[in-house]
Amino acid sequence: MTTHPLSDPHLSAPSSPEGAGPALSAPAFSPLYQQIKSLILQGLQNGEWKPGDLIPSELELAARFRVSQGTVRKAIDELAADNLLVRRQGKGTFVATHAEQHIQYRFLRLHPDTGTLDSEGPASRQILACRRLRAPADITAPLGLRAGDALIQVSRVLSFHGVPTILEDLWLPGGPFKALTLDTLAQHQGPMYALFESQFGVRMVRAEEKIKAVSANAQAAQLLDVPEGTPLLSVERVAFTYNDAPMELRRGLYRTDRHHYRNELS
Amino acid sequence: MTTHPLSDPHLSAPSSPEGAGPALSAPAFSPLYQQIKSLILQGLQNGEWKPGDLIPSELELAARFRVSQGTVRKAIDELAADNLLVRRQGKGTFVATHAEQHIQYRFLRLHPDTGTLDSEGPASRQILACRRLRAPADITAPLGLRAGDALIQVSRVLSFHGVPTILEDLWLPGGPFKALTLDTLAQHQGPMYALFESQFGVRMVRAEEKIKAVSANAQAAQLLDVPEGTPLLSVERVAFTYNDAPMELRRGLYRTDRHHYRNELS
DNA sequence: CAGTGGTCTAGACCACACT
DNA sequence: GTGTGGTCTAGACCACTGC
Repeated sequence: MTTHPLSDPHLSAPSSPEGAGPALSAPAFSPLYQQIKSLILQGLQNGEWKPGDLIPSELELAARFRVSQGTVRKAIDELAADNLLVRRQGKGTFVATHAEQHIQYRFLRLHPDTGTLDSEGPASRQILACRRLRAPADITAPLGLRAGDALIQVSRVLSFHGVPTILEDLWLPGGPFKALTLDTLAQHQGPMYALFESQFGVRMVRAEEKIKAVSANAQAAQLLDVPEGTPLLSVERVAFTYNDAPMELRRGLYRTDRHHYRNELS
Repeated sequence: MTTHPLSDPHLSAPSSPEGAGPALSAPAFSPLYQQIKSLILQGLQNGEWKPGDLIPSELELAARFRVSQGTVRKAIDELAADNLLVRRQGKGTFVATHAEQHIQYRFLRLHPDTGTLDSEGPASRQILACRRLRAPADITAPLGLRAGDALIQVSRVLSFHGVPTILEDLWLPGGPFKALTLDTLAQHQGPMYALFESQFGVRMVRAEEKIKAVSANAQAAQLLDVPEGTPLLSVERVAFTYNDAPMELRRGLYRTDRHHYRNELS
């Protein structure tokens, strides 16, 4: 019961219309646990709890927000279902992170055709370029920017077993990633999204991918060591951070002669 | 409190070791709500409740199983999260179905590049073949069958706006689908999985897809009206029914000149 | 041992749909 | 109004982790 790092909740009881009540035509009924969820989300966004951190226990949060443990529990349940938090019985609840997350590449759906896991060793990465630029609308629009806004573009090749398999370009908004350099990328080990968390305070939460089949052009063919015209998967990804704000556009070409893109439907 | 359609639960309290207790090295602690979940699943599998049916209310199930409403609730929550049940406030809980599920094709991830929805009208379907055969291991193995077991193969083309876009073959186990004929398929409207539910009592619950980029061979090129060698998405799907039993193998070739395969990552 | 998340209960009340 | 799922509470106890 110390001072609140989070601002005073001002929780509105479900059925107690306040002075500044809901608008006329909008019922806008919001369950308590949703409000708690938003408050916890604020703590994640404003950096009170960073990736990997232990957040307060359910009872602590219940006391802070003046609600029952069960209500906090339901809020955390949903955040954990969205992979924003990770519960560990007996230890506590932690902020999810792309680092130390035994799955090396959480957003990479490419799997080897044979062999149980992607334990074909960590991929070897080769950074081809890292440059600042002002890009046309087809790049900036998906990032919620205007044509001509400052961007950083990274090009790289991922190889498995020495076989170049993924060629991708990615674009990042110039503001948050101003300090990103080729050296930073080259020296870093592990998932790129872990670097974004630790060095730039940007946590990627979810992503959308659009997949097509295309033919390798001359440049792609050379970099992926396949004949020109070889069919490749074209994977365009937009990755989002906390408030559904797009923070990365990625365009990849995947060889699928020894790998496949795996998806679960339900 | 009438006779139980479901067999007597014999629920084991969490911490009451029974005569035939868990194996020595396996704690095998199973929460009550998981046991309830299994019992409800049994009702779904053995056809007590069919797709589209209203299942008993939470309070009824709580009385039947001699547990609290909250425990039934958590069981149903998980089944709803898996898309096996659908909750509708004020009305009840229903068995999910591929029919009347406003999303026309629940497992189809191909979307038009332009246009908000797949409301480019329902696809027109053309059945090319429906034949009985005994297939080699590469077909039977994914279905959990042995080489030479009886299968039914269906070939078809889906067109959007009159443009042939999907060419697919699918294989079904000969047993459950013995009565499937070309006429049945041709006369049926709506998703094929809805037909499987209503006519064969088989409900597809989830699926796994493996995606590659390939070149159109002569036959595919002709049927999809593209030049030979055009890059196509190869989508191999295994669909599962209730007990994670594979019940369908599907191999599709998707044109991606005006469509893309969409995926959400989190 | 204490602290954490996980389960289960019993009861109250709310929001929604139908009649 | 009645019945359904949905929310919230308070309290008890269990399982897991680490001191």
